[in-house]
Amino acid sequence: MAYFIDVIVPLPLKNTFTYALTTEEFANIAEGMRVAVPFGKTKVYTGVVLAKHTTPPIKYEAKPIEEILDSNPTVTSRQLKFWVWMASYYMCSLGEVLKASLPSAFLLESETVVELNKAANIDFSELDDNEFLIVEALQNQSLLRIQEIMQILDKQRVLPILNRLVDKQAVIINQEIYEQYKPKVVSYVRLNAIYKQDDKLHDLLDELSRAPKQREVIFKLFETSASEKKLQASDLAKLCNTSSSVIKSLVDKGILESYQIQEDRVQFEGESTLKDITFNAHQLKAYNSIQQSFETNSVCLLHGVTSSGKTEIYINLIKDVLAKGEQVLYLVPEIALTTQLITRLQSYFGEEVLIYHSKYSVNERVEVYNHVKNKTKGKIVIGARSSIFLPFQELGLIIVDEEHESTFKQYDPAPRYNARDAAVVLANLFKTKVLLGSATPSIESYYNAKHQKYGFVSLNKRFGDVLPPEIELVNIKEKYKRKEMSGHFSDRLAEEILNTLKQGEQVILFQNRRGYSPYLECLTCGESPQCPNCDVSLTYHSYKNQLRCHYCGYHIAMQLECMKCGSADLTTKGLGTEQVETELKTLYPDHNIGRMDLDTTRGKHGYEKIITAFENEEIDILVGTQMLSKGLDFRNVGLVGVMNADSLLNFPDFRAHERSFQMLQQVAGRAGRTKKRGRVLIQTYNPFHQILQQVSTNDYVGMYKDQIEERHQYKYPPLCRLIRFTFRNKDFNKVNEASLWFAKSMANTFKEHVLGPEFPPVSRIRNEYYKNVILKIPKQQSLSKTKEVIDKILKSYTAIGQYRGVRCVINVDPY
DNA sequence: AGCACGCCGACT
DNA sequence: GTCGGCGTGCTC
Repeated sequence: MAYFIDVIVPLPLKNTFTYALTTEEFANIAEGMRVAVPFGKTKVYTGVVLAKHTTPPIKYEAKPIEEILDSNPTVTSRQLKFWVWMASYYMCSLGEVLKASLPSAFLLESETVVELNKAANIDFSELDDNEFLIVEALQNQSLLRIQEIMQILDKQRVLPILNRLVDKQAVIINQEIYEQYKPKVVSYVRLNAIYKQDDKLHDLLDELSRAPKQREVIFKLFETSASEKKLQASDLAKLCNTSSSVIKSLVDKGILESYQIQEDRVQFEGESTLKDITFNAHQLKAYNSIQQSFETNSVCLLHGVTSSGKTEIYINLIKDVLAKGEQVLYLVPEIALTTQLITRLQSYFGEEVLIYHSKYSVNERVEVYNHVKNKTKGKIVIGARSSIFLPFQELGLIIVDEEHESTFKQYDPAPRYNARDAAVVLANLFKTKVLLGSATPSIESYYNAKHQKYGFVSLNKRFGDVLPPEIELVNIKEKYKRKEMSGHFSDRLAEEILNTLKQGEQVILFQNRRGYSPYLECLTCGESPQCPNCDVSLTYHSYKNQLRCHYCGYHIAMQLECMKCGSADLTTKGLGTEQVETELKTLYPDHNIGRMDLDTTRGKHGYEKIITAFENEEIDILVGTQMLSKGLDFRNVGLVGVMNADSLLNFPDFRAHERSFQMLQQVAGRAGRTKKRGRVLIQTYNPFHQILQQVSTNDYVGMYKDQIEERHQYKYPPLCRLIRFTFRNKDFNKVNEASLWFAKSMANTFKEHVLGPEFPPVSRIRNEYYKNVILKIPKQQSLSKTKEVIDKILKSYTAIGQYRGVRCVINVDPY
């Protein structure tokens, strides 16, 4: 009998690959284990076993595997099922899902290393310059990696040269595979156990009478060891006010012994205070309704206005799940903005809280992954979208907080999944429940709730019965006409800011654009500087006096003359956060002004610094982009100002209105979160815009009704599904032809449900042209059959020689 | 994706 | 004549 396994390799390839196993290997292998497999002529990859069987492949002979890397599966069978679903639904390869799912430390790859062939005598006269350089380098350094050789030779193609050296028997090439995860081991010191007896200790102290420093250390240590604390050598030195050399000599004498402990890289140091939560009547009602809804629906949407106390409800639901010994997944849109939430959950659950996101180091991620798989520590995982890939054993609840956020959708690379939707599928695999929470639910989720697909619970009273903020629209068209603007501030806004500051409260100002001003314009010829690589205007950044492209990072010094006509009559147009900040400084010179956008939060703790400064009221007025709208809880904000609401509304996207509503409501929610009613001022050229009216009257339902009607009429989600195909190439004509061919082939089957090809709003990025084709799939149309047709068309597409090189990116449910 | 193989221009 | 450029096709 011959034995085989089907292996998922971490590459964007549709198929799995079949490898041969020995009888012994077959006995030891299981689905979900990692294997090292040879792939192609040189490479070794880490793959994951999808299936084991005894059916030999027909068209080729299976290669044997290199090695089994696990003694028990890294990937659970539920995860494998989940992967298969994801690859098929989002039309990507299993390899791409694999790569997104496992911490990269699990995916060791082979690396080619070059060594000198010690057995052979090298005839230097037979070597050319490049070959000589390599041999010379190897005499100083026994191992060279391909990367290093590329640097030494300053060349991209080094493999042919190496192959010649191998032929000449001068060097040997090996494939080195190495484990990337290294457990963190910490060294501690303690008193050698023999001195635990009193008489021995006395002897020791006598012995040390001529070494007072060392004696002191032993005294100190005795004091602290009573409390059973772990002490590192350096801590002990600090504790005794002495140098580490004193400690070292004690260790050398064997009086102290050092011992090692393997530790987690991320540890919670505080203590859980585990207070009981007291609900108000509304919260209690909502909590009960959620549980009731879970009896009939697997998903429940909680529509709770800002500061209505959703978190308390979550905490109690989590408690219930923990009591059953099950795990909880708490998904948040962006972990960096969630420090407040994490602190809060930790104060209830302490060590039970694990955190997982892509900014964790590979080692940190492996530790969380293993804890979740083995249930060794922490039953609650708070994480960004990638935490849906963790190896849960018994999942009791998934919470998706701020469910409407677009960051749950992965944009690039594949798999382009929406974590909120994937969470629903994941929950079904576990036969468990999902709670979606938001103050401004997505139209999709609200629709699902209205049509009884999801349960629905609403919580529309703010905690402590604080009234929702009072929202005022300021018509800046009028204000400009009447000369009641100073800079970009209307007299109303300026006045309210002053009032708020006088009362010792803080102000948040929202402008959804970073930089100083979006573009520069020549008053003589109307020209504005464009990015040479992308189809966008350059944005002026005053702090570096530069013009920058927000797509490719291209930047030039600020121009004093028009690049086209040479005129010095240049003006800046549009408004960015930087300029708001500058204007504020002149308007309110006695107050501290802070700015929060991509530029000021770049550093590792950028967010935290600004947030803490604002919390501690070191900043009076905070200017920022949409970052400000995300779940931050500031107690003392009396006023929120929106500098200009129009730029949001005018986005060319069917979701623009929904998004504007959500964003404005979320920003407004930052005002008056505790006792007093907050104020919100929205400046706009168009105060009669339906969406702004709905924002100002808190009319979510009205907004929903309008939007659903629009989407009915123009056939957009949630009334159908969308798949977007993006074609991309450096050659403008090729992109046009390829996308047109594709759209026509699609239209043969799908008729008027195919849109495009069309240029996206930014049609060229980094010198590549983009064009989109969109397919609308009506609800009643079979998804699997649709995808079959698409697959077929894509297959013939790739077979056309002239379109080769035009990449096609598939995005299911684009956002 | 990553790498080998294969076919053409610019150099010793 | 060769070296090295990129286009093409395959990977169990």
